[in-house]
Amino acid sequence: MLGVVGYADWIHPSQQEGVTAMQATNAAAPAVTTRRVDPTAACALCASRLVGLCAPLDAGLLGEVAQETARITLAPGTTIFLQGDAARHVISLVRGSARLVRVLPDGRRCAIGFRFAGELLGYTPERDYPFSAETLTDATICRIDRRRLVDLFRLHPVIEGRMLDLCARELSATQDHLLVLGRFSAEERVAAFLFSLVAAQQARGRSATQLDLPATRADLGDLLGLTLETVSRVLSAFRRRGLIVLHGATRIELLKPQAVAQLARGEGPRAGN
Amino acid sequence: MLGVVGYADWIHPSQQEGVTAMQATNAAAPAVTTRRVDPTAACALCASRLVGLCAPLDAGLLGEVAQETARITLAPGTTIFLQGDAARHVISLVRGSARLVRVLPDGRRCAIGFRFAGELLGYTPERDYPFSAETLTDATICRIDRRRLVDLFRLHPVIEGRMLDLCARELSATQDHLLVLGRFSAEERVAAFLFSLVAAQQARGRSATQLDLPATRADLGDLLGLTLETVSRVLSAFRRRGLIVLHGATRIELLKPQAVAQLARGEGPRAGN
DNA sequence: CGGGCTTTTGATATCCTTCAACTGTTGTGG
DNA sequence: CCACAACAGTTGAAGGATATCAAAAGCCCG
Repeated sequence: MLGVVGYADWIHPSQQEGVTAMQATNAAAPAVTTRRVDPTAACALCASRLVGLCAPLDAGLLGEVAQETARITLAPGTTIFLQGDAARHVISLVRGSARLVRVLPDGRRCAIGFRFAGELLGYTPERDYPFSAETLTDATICRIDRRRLVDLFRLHPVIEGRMLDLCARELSATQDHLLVLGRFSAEERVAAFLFSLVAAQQARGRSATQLDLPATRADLGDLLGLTLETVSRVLSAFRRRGLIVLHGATRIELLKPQAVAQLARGEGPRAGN
Repeated sequence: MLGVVGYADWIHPSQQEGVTAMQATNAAAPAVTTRRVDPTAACALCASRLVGLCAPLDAGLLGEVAQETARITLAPGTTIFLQGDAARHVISLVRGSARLVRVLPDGRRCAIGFRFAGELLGYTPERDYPFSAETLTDATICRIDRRRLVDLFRLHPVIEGRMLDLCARELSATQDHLLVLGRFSAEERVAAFLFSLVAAQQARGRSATQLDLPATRADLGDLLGLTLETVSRVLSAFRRRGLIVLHGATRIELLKPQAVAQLARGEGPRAGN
């Protein structure tokens, strides 16, 4: 009954062009979308050595890892993998953005988080993926067979150490999100999201006041535990208060980033009580 | 302004007997509460080899790890470490239960989660602990210096692999909690908590219908993003509907565990819409 | 037995959701 | 090039779920 309308493009990947390649077995991967990466190129698992899995690797190891990977380009709104599917691959988002979503039996959706260029998705010790991953924009992903990655862990513990590091950081970010969903008001939640976008931009050396929302109001609602109407109302309120300017629906300019940051940290006016 | 009354016993550890030992440097740990563990004993980092860090270790490694650890007994309501403290130790909960809490500047509290015997807390790649940890019951913890643990990782990659496994599972559990806070009604949240207690009990081979709440209504509220009054009201409603029986305030008997489980999975009556 | 907590329950307030209508945008085909 | 359809966003009104405030009852421990 809830927000499922309009998501017809998020149906199972087997019905979508381009993703069928992903679901194919490793052995028979079609040449169209999947190809071996040139080992002399930069690590295919990483868009940026800063945030990726292979930051601590030297050139030799990079080449070795690159040989194990396959690069795939995906259209916006494509399912990368589906909640409940066998977790055969670990994916690195080389370009573009994606989101991780859990769906309840009655259609309620909850976005675990958004992922941006350079980040990793789909690593799990369980048999199946515990959530679905969908591209938000045009995206290039790089995938490696999970068993091969585990083999690499044995050969090069430094990669496993790096994975532990990424996992622990993601855990910390998820705990932050827990606080947002557990104790923040609608305004604080939206501010926290905008603030996290700023942080993601800054980590990639891009503008921190011009934000391109990667998602619809409904997507933001799923991420923040709100309805799309509430997200819209909050953004309007921010605009009226002069905190932001909306250029179209997706481009947001922060006029008072500090005020937003303050709200995002839960230090808003209500703290003055 | 919110729920800080009554938590006077959770002040900074430097003022508390027994915890001062924890905060002392490794070199000068007092003999009273801290002692070297007999290397021939079972791994001190683990209460149960099933859930602990050392499950994959053979006897020789176990002894080696045990030499690096110190065991400490704590009273209920003791701060194990404080949000913002330097993350010097990784802690294994050998006996008892604890909770992890984040506090906002204005006093709002959010519990990240509860931890039970055999679970690990305080591992972070950051410099400081991102949350506080407090014992809920009488507890025995086992701690290891973080740098020594990292050294152990180098020597025995299998331990690092185990840590990655634990971290990934905790991440998954935290994502589950995200769904609870983002999209569950008050009744579903309480049911989800009861259900998680059942799971924790079963994992330790104990009764799955007699639950001992490890916390006050306020604590549960912090964990579930509710107020203590709402928690109380929901439990009363469950009692009136015959789902549970309350023996005193902390002992709960599940009369219809399946109904609770159904609510906890978000498959409650509301799904029938 | 008394004091301090915790819990329960009630009344009221508030924030957010729900439902609904309307507007704006984008892409497509005539 | 425009009309139209489909979808995203905005805004309003009403309702509901949970918070807040308040008071009483239960429980533990000295």
